Amino acid sequence: MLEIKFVRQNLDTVQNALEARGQASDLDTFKTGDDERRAILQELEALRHRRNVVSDQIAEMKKAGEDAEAVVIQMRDVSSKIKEMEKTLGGIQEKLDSILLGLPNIPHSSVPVGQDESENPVIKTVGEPPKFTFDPKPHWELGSHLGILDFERAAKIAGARFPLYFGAGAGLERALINFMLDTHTHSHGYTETLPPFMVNRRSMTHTGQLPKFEEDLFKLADWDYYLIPTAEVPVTNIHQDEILNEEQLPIYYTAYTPCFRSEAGSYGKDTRGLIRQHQFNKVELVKFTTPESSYHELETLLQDAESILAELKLPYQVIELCTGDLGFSAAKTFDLEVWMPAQGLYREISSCSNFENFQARRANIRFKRKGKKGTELVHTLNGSGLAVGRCVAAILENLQQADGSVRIPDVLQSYMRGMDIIKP
RNA sequence: GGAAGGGUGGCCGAGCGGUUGAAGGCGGCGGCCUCGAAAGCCGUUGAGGGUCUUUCGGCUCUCCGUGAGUUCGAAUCUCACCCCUUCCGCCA
Repeated sequence: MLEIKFVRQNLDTVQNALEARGQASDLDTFKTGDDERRAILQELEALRHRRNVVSDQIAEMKKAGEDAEAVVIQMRDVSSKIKEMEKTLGGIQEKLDSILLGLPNIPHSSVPVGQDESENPVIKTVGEPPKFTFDPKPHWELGSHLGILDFERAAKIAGARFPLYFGAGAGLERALINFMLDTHTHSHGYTETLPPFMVNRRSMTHTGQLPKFEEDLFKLADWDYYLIPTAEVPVTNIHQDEILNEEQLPIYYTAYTPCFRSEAGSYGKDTRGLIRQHQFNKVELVKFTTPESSYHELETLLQDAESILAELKLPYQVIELCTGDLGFSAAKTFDLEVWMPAQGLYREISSCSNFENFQARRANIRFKRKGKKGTELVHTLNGSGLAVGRCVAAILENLQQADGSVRIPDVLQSYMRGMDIIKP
């Protein structure tokens, strides 16, 4: 959420940001509502002040044994007037809140302006796409040939867009999760967490999934619980409503969780394979930092995510999201894209963002500087480190052999009891 | 699911319907003491909003789990909900 004061004082900036994101906006409604709110608030506060003063007088009079009846009767009117105005104010406040909750973050000034993903600049490319002496197969063909992936049976159990792994496939998924968690905790200084996989509406609102993107989520019937679409949600909310000490920052958390996404509006897209599923595994990285260090922390977060691909020796590229492709809550985002030989293109496997104080304001996560009065909002960041299912897909496709077998990356072999190749 | 108890400031913990934004303690900060530190002593120390001011800051409103209600006045009374603890039941 943007600060109401900031929006009031920077209507043009907000307007421009919305346009850069390709979003329609109605800031006039905000402006009139905001003016109205403050006018009513001032009047209301004057009345409340009067009530406070007179109530004290009544107490004095009663203590002195005087008759306060006349004043009490007078205050009855004031009180009902206050109640009335509070109701009006509540209505306006609600309207303003819903406008503010619907405004996306302001892109950082360094973010390239662009319409959509076609204008995302490539920052760098790492590794060489493998050369094959045969036609590389897509991972779903390899997976079913090897007997480690079975989408047909998954569909019987649940439906379309669910995975079912067997044997070395399940083992590979688990090996990746452990490898990622070990790397981030031992080499990059993250604390491992294992959070709830369902969260309440408040937490979803804090990180920006709600109220605008409800249709992307799975909600439990008759419960105020949503399945998490990413560990970002529960992990960022660990510190909601807390005031941290400056010395505690930065805080680094990593978490393995399954992720659940409705994928509404993606009918017909990536219908085959592990790329777009209702349920997938992910190891997430989350940081809480001071405002002055958050962009440096974004760089190192990106490196931490990259290191996984580098160690797996998978070819990838780093792109930066342009204004038109930037997520709702993010101020700046880098994506990692891994090479997928069968499709001949790079696919997103990680997204690393700085949310600045956008989520912190919603979640009320603040910190106190030593020797300074007052509090400030922290900056939150997160990134995939990495999406596990897509990683399996990339390994299958990049390390496939002519006979349909798949080599296991060196760093994963110890996680798979020395297995170095998956054969049918 | 049944029964009981409880949710108060960074933390612990008092709190009669009317100078209680909240005693006391811990912690933090400043000072005295000391060569320095510890101990001890003294002082200070919540958050958010509105408004005024060039700054320091002033004035004011709100906040004692959440939301309604009673009242001139609510941390204190009523109701609903949420959460926590303990016991019983059920269960991985």
